Amino acid sequence: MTVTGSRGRRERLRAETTTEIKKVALALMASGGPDAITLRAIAREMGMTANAIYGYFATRDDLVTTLINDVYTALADAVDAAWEAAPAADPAVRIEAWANAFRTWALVNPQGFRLIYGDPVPGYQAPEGGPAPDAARRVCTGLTALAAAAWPHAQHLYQDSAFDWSDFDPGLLDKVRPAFPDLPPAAVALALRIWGHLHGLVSLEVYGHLHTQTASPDKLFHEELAQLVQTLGIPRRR
Amino acid sequence: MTVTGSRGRRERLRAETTTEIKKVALALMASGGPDAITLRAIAREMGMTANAIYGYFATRDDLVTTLINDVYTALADAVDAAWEAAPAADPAVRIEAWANAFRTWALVNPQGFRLIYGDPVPGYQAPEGGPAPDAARRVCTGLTALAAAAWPHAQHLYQDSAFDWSDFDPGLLDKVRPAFPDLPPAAVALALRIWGHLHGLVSLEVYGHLHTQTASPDKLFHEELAQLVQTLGIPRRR
DNA sequence: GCAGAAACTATACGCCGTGAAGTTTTGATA
DNA sequence: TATCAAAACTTCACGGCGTATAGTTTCTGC
Repeated sequence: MTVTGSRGRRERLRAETTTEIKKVALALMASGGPDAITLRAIAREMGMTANAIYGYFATRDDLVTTLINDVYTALADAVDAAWEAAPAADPAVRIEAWANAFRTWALVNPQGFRLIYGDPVPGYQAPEGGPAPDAARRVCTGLTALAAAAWPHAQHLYQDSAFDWSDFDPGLLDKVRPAFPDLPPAAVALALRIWGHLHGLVSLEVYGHLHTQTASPDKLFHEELAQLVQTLGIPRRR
Repeated sequence: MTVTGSRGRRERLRAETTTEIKKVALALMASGGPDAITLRAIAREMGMTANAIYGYFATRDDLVTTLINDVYTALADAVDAAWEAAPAADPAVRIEAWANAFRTWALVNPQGFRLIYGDPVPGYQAPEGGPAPDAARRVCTGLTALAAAAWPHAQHLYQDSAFDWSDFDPGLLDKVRPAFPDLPPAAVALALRIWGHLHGLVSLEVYGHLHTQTASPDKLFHEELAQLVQTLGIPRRR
């Protein structure tokens, strides 16, 4: 056993190579879109043979799944951080912080957004349960926190909601219900609806469909947010 | 000149072959997703060589652009028809008809939805101005009709809208302003926001992201619609 | 020092879009 | 009706892709 430990050395090199593969793949994606993630291009960039990558990832889809996980986690980190940084006492500001962080992340990482939410790569087949179930649930849980913050003001809008706990994924509820014990199913539905609102505007923008119709997607998003807060009945401070 | 006209014959055969290429391409897409649209597969299906297709479409991207146009037009036809079929006197019903037609079309033609709104095909590069500007504008115009129907009830929500005619694409306004002369810019913004709401929920559903969280996307969409109509202040009949 | 494992390369197969060149089919004209 | 150019189509080729198989190098633990 040397100082670093000889068995540790191999593992360290292995981990470094794995990291480099992912780093190069993300760089290729950033410059050429998810389509540019090819084993041969990664290998070329690293001075290796394409087949060498098979020592680290069983298939290209495995690599892509890992990338989706990493990128989705980064998105979840970004929105969580924005949420935490905003004052808990002001739901309106907090919700806007979350939403703006979501959109900003998407505009800064458009290719990452496509990787997560679009068709990631030519023939990619997502594994069962989705490629990044944990990160997806983190985002959903964050959205539920939005809904929970709004719920005291908004609940009157959902008197006749037909939702039931059985309508939702148990894995999501395992995270959500302990965190917000008093929240009814309708609030989780509200969270998903808000997700839809934000995802729709952002994805139209990222995919260039909005830009064809308006030069001011910014205004649109901010007006959406203002209306959302207003519709939810959240009082504006000051 | 024969009965059919000899010059007409060549053109007719040509048109038929063109149609068949598109038909086969759409069939491949329906069964295997947009990725399955390959010149070689189409040719194989038609008993031709891949290169023969170059006599009809300059490149694969040209073919894809044409397909997007066709499919987007079919979507526009579907929502327009639903709108026209619903009673003009009842804005709530009409808006729900439009939205349900949009979602239903997407669920029946998920691959078409991906073709239009996602990354259509591996290396596809959309032409300038988008692949199907006319169909896109038809959908937007339809959305503006929704907003126009709601506007008498909803305008009080948009007192402090910062939108201006210059925020929108002139091509869109050319269609919209003559049709709805009294509509302010804020109403067009509302149309785009509604687009975002619907597109978000539908695309999350089509891409399988919703299904991971809820087993009842139907309920979610219908609740969204009910809330939308309510938020817009549209009176419910009966 | 050496066996064995781990990391990597070489070669090959079948997919893809597409360019260049050659062949067949077809329809108008002399 | 024979002819000839244009249109329709095929053949061959190139480089790119994922990946399977087999072979080679390099490192580690005894």
